[in-house]
Amino acid sequence: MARRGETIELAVLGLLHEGPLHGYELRKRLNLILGWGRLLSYGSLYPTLKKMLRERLITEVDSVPAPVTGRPRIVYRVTDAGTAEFHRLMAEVGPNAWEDDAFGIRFNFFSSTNLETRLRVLEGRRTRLEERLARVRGDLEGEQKRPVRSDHYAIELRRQRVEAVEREVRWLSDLIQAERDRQDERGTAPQTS
Amino acid sequence: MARRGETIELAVLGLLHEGPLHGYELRKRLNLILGWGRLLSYGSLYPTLKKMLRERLITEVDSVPAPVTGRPRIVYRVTDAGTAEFHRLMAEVGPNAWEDDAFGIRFNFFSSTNLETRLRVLEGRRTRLEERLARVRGDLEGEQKRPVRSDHYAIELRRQRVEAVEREVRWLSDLIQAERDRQDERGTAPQTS
DNA sequence: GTTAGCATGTAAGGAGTTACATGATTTT
DNA sequence: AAAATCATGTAACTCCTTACATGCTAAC
Repeated sequence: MARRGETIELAVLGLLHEGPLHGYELRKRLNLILGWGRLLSYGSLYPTLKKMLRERLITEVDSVPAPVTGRPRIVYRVTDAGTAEFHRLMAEVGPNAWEDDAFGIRFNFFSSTNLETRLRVLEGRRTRLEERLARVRGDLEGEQKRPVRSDHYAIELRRQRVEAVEREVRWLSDLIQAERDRQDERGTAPQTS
Repeated sequence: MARRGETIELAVLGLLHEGPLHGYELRKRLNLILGWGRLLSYGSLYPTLKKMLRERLITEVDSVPAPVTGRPRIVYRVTDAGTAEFHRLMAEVGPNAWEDDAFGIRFNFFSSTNLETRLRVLEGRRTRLEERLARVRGDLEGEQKRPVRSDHYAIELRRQRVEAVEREVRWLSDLIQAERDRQDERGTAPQTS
């Protein structure tokens, strides 16, 4: 369950959920969401689209002839099966769902989900980050016993990283609180975009 | 030039540069440096060590029999060729050297480098991050022209990420300033660990 | 007595990149 | 006249993970 390749598939489904797009444009938007370092290549995107076509998650829209280049651009839209898969993946709680990319993609499409799912994703991410912090702090204690060689730069690197994670935890806590406030305002909300 | 697998090789060389270690212990230290999400598997580490052995970058130290487990642990140390390779990689300015992992590893072993190299790495990373920020800001302007659908969550995600990158840029700037101050104090410094 | 940690390794497979192939149009 | 952008696609390769195989000791 929860293959790794699902993260890109989820992003494609999410983007097409907002309207039909062709491959080239999809890649640009994808890179905006994945942002930071990762630049998805065509050699990865086009085969993924082909695969999703085969699985009937998306279909070709009656192709607009050709605007700029000689070759026609192929416009895709989600099928009903694709929409179902999108919602399934958004709500899924697999162990991969909290990694940086997977979390970022889910967060990006939060508007298309309900409050319950959002809370689950946000809290899951926070728990994951707190586990990491606990692990690092455990390591630090272990090192205090037998002084491993306290390297100035190595320590500074860890300090900066711990701070960044702590900051994200606070950010998540604020968001979780904001979602809970909404939850209180309306007992049952019509939240599905 | 600058294959991707060199990042782990560099980390191994850096750790062994501080003293001989066996595979199991190497993995633990590696995960401390790579930290955050990435957990290097044995299926990746042991073949890498074998490969580095073949390339004569490391050698087996006269194996300590066996402390806890039945099987002997194999202790490695760097060769002269390995040390040379370590310094070569640390100073290298290839396009991969500024990615998160590659930068983190180089930073972690800064104590084993000279001031010139440290400045090159820090400034390179900062330039890379500033390019990213410029790209994102360009995208934002492009979107203001034809309003793409301003999604609350998507905007919040980008805001948070931009802030994190801006924070790292400030961190880098402080470090660069600190290194420059040292540079001024001593015209020619004996900085090589 | 069962779980966690120590310790090394192999085989199969997944997810992605790089390099290649092709070619028109717009900007510099 | 060159470079960038538009637009799609394939083949080879790389790096890494997962799952498997093996077995001992310490802690709970």
